[in-house]
Amino acid sequence: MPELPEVETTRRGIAAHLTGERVTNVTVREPRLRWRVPRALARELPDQRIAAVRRRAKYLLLDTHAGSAIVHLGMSGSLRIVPAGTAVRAHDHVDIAFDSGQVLRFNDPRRFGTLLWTRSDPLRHRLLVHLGPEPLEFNFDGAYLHEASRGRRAPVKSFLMDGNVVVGVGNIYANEALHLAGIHPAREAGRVSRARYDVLAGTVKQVLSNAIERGGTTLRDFLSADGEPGYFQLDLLAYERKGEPCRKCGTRIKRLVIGQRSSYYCPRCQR
DNA sequence: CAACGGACCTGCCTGC
DNA sequence: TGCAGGCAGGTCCGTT
Repeated sequence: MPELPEVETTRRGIAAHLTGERVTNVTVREPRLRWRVPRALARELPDQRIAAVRRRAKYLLLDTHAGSAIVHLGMSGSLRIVPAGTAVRAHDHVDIAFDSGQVLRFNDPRRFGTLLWTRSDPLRHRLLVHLGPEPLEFNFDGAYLHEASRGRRAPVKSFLMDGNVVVGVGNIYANEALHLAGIHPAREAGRVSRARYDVLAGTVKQVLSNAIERGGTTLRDFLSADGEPGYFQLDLLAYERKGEPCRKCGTRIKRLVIGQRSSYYCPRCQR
């Protein structure tokens, strides 16, 4: 469910409530997430203060003096800030309570999400250490994409969604960025020119920045930590628009499966 | 190495 | 109404 803009929206929402607050209690109702929630989390997080809430790729990092909680929302996860005593609903797997009287509540119907605890630098954790650059940082550009794609025969859309190449670009925003760049999603990554990668790097930044500004994309169920929906779905040009007219040329948007993921594109604008 | 398919889960929607 | 099948915003892992 959440891609970079939804995770960043969540980060901003929880950081405002949690930074500097002290954890009083951790309740794990269902530890069976993507990986089992370690017992050390409930043992070592209480009494710690949240020094910072960071994001790396689609991971959220809750830093304390003793260690960091590593959170990933998977396909269906969400974090909400609720007052202590708020009724527990289905799939409310973990609560982290604070002395402010607020609770950070992790809900995840599909349980593809992650909640881990590390005493050392979370950026060196095995799940994070191999990640590619952040798409909104200056070191992500057309030159980088062009260089990284040489010899790659996979579709450019799969290449763009590969977290070792660049992080945070999921299915919605890969479709949107390729549409804006006029690149066919099935084109071989190694056969896209430097000039077109310059354009693509720009459209990736553009689409992610705009989506963050709009508070993310709410298609089915995404809500921010404060319970607000996003609005970027109003700006979608390709994603889930099969059969609808391209907003630029009027040609019907097509759907194609690439790497087991739905891909939407305009057969006229994208080559 | 790069590429691919399967795996992990629940919920919602469509069509018979 | 029930049930099967397909689909969903992610990504790791084992096999080619």
